[in-house]
Amino acid sequence: MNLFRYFGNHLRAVLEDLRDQGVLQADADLSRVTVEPPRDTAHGDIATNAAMVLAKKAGMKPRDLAVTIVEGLERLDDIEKADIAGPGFINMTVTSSFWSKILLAALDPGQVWGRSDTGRGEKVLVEFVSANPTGPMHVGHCRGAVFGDALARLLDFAGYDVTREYYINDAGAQVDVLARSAHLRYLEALGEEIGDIPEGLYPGDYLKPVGSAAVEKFGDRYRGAVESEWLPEFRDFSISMMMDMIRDDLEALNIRFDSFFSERSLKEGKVNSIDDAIAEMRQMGLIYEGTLPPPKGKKPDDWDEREQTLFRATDFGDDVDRALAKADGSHTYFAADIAYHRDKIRRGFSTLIDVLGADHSGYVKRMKAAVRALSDDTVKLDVKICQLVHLLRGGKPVKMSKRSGSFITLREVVDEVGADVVRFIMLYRKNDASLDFDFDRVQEQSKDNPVFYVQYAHARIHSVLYRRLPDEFPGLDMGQIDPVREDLALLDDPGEILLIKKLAEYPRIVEQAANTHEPHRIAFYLYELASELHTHWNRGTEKPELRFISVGNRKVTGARAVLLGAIATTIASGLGILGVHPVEEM
RNA sequence: GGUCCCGUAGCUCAGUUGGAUAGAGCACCAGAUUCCUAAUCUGGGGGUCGCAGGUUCGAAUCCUGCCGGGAUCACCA
Repeated sequence: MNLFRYFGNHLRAVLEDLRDQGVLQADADLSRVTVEPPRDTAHGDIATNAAMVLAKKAGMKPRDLAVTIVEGLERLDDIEKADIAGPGFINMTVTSSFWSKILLAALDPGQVWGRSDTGRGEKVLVEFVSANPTGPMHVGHCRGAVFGDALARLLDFAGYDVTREYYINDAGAQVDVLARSAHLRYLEALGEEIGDIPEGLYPGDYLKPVGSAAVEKFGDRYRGAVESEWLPEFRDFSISMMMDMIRDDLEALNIRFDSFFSERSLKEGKVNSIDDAIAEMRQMGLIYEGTLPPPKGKKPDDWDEREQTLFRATDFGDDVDRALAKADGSHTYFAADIAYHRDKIRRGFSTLIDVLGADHSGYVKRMKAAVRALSDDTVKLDVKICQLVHLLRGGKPVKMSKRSGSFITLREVVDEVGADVVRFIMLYRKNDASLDFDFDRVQEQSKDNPVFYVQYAHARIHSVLYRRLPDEFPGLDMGQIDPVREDLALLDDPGEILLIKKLAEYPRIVEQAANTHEPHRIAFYLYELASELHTHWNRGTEKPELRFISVGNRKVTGARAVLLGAIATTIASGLGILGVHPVEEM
């Protein structure tokens, strides 16, 4: 149950009544009316701006209109009172009995708490990671991987039909380099002395197993053979091994894909989809032959002005038109990506999400332009750029040099701190802000560390719910309490009410996070919820009567167990969206 | 030089798609443990929301122009 939607519907009914009575204009715009928690909880439980938004058109002062709306609202059973404040806000206070409904909803076995149908089954494709299949995942891929996966989980939870896809860049020159590097390792595995890895090939040791595997597969058939004979075989073979390795790395982070889409498949089908896409766009008048101006202010030394095949990206919001063919006539990466996105559109997705690294920020406009052009603006493309992660150890930057091959792999990070920590920290920040990841800090067991803090709240609840008290309450299993049989009206302490109110926000947070494609909102909410729990927990230090286990009072203890159960359910649910495991013991 | 992102407390960051007196954590200061986990909690000080205009009942939030930081800039992927 979404509290704000619930009362939003109430409010809407009241406003429609007023419209029928002629108080509001027949065409009054109700879409700007919001129903949300007031900033200051002292104002009440729910606030609406309805009177302020609608007053002008109704020819009334906001406060006068508010009086009329309040009359309607106060007729509702769940509303204790409605006040008018400031320029015309209406603050509603919910009856205390209403809060019990929240707890019952949270623990209702017939529905999933927090799940939303806001997505209405709409098909969404989340493309993320898409790292080149030329080596293991390194730490730079980590954030996008976690972000994309959490976003997919979030959208799924919010009622979208989500597909997670990995685009394999297996068609460019880099996979030929991979094949040559693997071939060299193959010769090495055959016992040849290969010396230093030549400039331009991948030096990493991770290719040694590929070399050995190639010996098993091919024998010495390709020793001394000309490159044109072995290159295609070695390319396919090593890409496949690299993808296996990448899948393993992702698995370690608790990430799985629904689909892997090969760039090469665009060219190798019955029809070449890249040519086909270009032909289609040409027919639509989206393509011309022309020359581009050099970049303003910074003319590259080797600027070669020539005629190119160009997409009219500027007609769709881009800054310049974009080249589809290289000097040698082959397709640009962008051309392939256009064909790929056309394929996504044709598969019937109504929303596309691309999760990219910061180095692709310059790519956003052209891709949006392409999707607009190809879908006649019917398909939305949202590009989420994940900014850089700065690795630190004890506050000092961790040095990395990709050139020497000594970069830090994703697997090393996961092995050191654990997938749950990596995931939570990466999600405890907006995707478009850069992030510091300090190996020491993220493993601290203190409130300094948000992962720990939230996990600890869950473990604390677990310690109560699974406590056996044979002397106090023989036969009572707090983890098995049936909420509908408890007297929830006993939860009347202000601290308890605050906790329930915090719980009540959860469904709304889920919807907001899903609508904005911002999973970090879930992480921050969980931190706040954990904080409220710890606060209330410690009230029991000075006031023993507030402890969750109320000695000698089975009814109060039962009601509080329901509250704890609802909080634990919410924490576990939110962590589930983030792909983090709730722990029961620390 | 163009484009995109960022700029909020000493530091790291939230900020409910335009709402009321702008919030957390860290750090600093002062406190709480016969008690369900003190791995926690309570209180305190700390702000020109980068700057200047504009839009309106109302702006940290939207628009324009500046300033500062980062990423990126035909033909690589």
